[in-house]
Parts: sequence; structure tokens; C-alpha cells
Amino acid sequence: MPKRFRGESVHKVDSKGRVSIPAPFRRVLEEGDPDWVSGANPNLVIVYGIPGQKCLEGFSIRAMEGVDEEISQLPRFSKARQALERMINTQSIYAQVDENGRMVLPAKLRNLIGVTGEATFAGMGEKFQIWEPQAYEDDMAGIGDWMETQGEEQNPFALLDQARQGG
Amino acid sequence: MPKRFRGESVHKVDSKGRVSIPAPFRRVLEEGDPDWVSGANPNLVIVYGIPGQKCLEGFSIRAMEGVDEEISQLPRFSKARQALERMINTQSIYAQVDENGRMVLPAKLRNLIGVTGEATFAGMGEKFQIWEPQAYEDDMAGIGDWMETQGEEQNPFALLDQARQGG
DNA sequence: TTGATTTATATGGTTTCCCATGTCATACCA
DNA sequence: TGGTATGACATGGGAAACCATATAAATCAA
Repeated sequence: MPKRFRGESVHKVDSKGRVSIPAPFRRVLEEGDPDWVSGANPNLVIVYGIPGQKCLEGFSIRAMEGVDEEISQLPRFSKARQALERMINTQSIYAQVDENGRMVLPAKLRNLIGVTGEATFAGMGEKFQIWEPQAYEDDMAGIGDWMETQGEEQNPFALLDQARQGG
Repeated sequence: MPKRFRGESVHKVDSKGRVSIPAPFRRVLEEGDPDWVSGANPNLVIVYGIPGQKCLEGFSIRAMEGVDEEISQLPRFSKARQALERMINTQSIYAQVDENGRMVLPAKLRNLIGVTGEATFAGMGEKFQIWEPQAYEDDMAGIGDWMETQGEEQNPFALLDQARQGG
């Protein structure tokens, strides 16, 4: 199994929209870029069109190929496939890491998620998310609230056991 | 079944957050790291975002892959999956054992559990926990109190028999 | 079985490199 | 030619590699 995106951190966004990608995330992107060689800078894909989500999502090249693969297995003209293609193919861009470990967040994407001076990166396993810091705090609080509704055991591992037995 | 984390011990934490991992735990981590070869240093994962728990939890790579595997089988946009990814992927980091059998606990994690000069390691089977020593004592006392409420037989094996018959 | 030799462990200190970020220079397009 | 995007350079702080030492445990030899 490839290395996964783990951890969370906040980074400055400069006036040109450049922002450092957390170093551990870069290692995952390098591993997940079939064209990457030691010393070079990896590419990635940023998805911005996820409805109801006030964040961007970043994928390694290989992870995105996996998603594309899944989509292409849906019936050719199904509504679901069309919608997914719009979300994942149309509303996404390739991005590259520069020499100093930064990437550019175009103004359009910054506006979409309300980012100005800082952005929070959150590792989510096969992908990572980019949030406006306060919005991220709020989202985490919301997840905390939801956890409390999930039985007395407020433990993610207990939740995982439940999910496994339910499914 | 892989070797399990057993035993408890207290270790110094220096000003940079370095702390020795109990040697027996290292053996388990080595066995549980698919990339590990004799003479090298194993990697592990530290989870810090477990609600209501004043400790960190450490997993071998393989144990964590098992958890990740289960998570990735949940529906991609289910609430449960998002919450689990936040607890287990976002609020966790990769760590590595250094040449001398130590790891670094970043300041952020030390603050979360109130660790300053020392930390207690407690083996918990497929994972281990890291506590501020006094908090660990208190937690153990709490478990002792609970045991006393569980009938006259204050014996963990009696408790095991009960649970087995109940389930 | 005891003493000597080696190995593993726990911990402290120092140096080097990497990361995050700011600033400037250059290329490019309108 | 001015604004914008991209690449190169600079820097301070922090993390990781490296070196060092004391103690404990294990191995070996006589």
C-alpha cells in the first residue's frame, strides 16, 4: 500500500497565491507520480468542484488515475458518470510543486474556499484537503459533534468496528 | 498473529522531544514494518486525535494499513468515513525510530497530552499508548475502581469469562 | 562459576541539512 | 510597457543525522 497523507498544518499564502505544501505530503506526491525521479518536483491534481464542500482536494497522479478508472467503469451515459466526470475531470487542474516545495493556488480557487493569508492542509489518506483555517476549525467541530451522536463510545476505532459489523 | 505490544515503562523526554521507545516495542514495530530489514530502523504511526483520550496511540505500519483498509471500504462520502479519516488519518503522523531507538514527539503532541520531562509507554496488544506519567497513574486507578464494581471476582480472567458468556 | 569481553540500551550534546517563507529578477502576455 | 506569472536566491528556525557516554544485559573463555 502506498504511503498515505497524514497530519495537518497551516501555511502562509503569499500575495501571488503561492503556498508551501507540507513536506510529508510532498513525499507522498513523489511516490505517487509515475514520472517523478529523485531530485525532480512531483505533479498533482487539485479538484475544486465538490458540491457542498468548502475545500479543495489534492490527489497524487496515481491516486487520481485510480479514481478515473472507477469512473470509467460506470455505464457510459449514466447520470452518475456524467456528474462525476464534471466534478472530477472538468472541475480539476494539474498543479506542480516548484523548486522550493510550493504550489500556486490560482485566485479563482482561493476565492472558492475563502483563503487569503493562510491555508490549512489536512491529510485524508489517499487525498488531502485545503481549507481556509477557520472553516477547517468549524468543520472539525462539526465532526466532533457528530461523533457524540454515535453511541457512548466516542472512539474512532469503536466506530470502525460498528461500521464493519453494520456493513 | 503478529507479536503484540506488552508491558509498561517510563522514559525521559529531552528538550527536543526525543524519547526512547521501549526495546520490546521496537521488536514489534520492526516485525510490523513491511519495508524493514535487519539493521534498519522501523517506521510507525502516531495517532493523536482520539476524542476524550489524554494519550497518544502508536501503531505498526501493518496494523495501521489494516485500519486504513477498513476505512477505505466505507462509502467514499459517508459521514462515518469522513469522520474516521479525520480522526485516524488527519490527526496522526508517520514517525521513525532513530539509530538509538528513539523517536521525536513534536511539541504539539507533547502539549496535547501534557508531557514534559517523562512519558509512560503502555503496551495494548496491537497498539501502544503514550501518557504523561501522572495521568497514566490516574487512569490505572480509574480502571481499578471500575473493576471493583464488577462483582466479587476482581480477576481479569473472570471478567473475560463473563464477557464471553454474555456475547 | 566467575571474570572478561562484547552487545544492547537509554540518554545527552553538536552539527548539518531541510523546510517554510520572504524577496528579487526575469519571462511572458495583454 | 505595465501587470502578472514564473523562476532564482536568501535566511532563520527547527528537525534530523551524527557522535559520545554510561549502564545493563548477554555471551564467551578459562
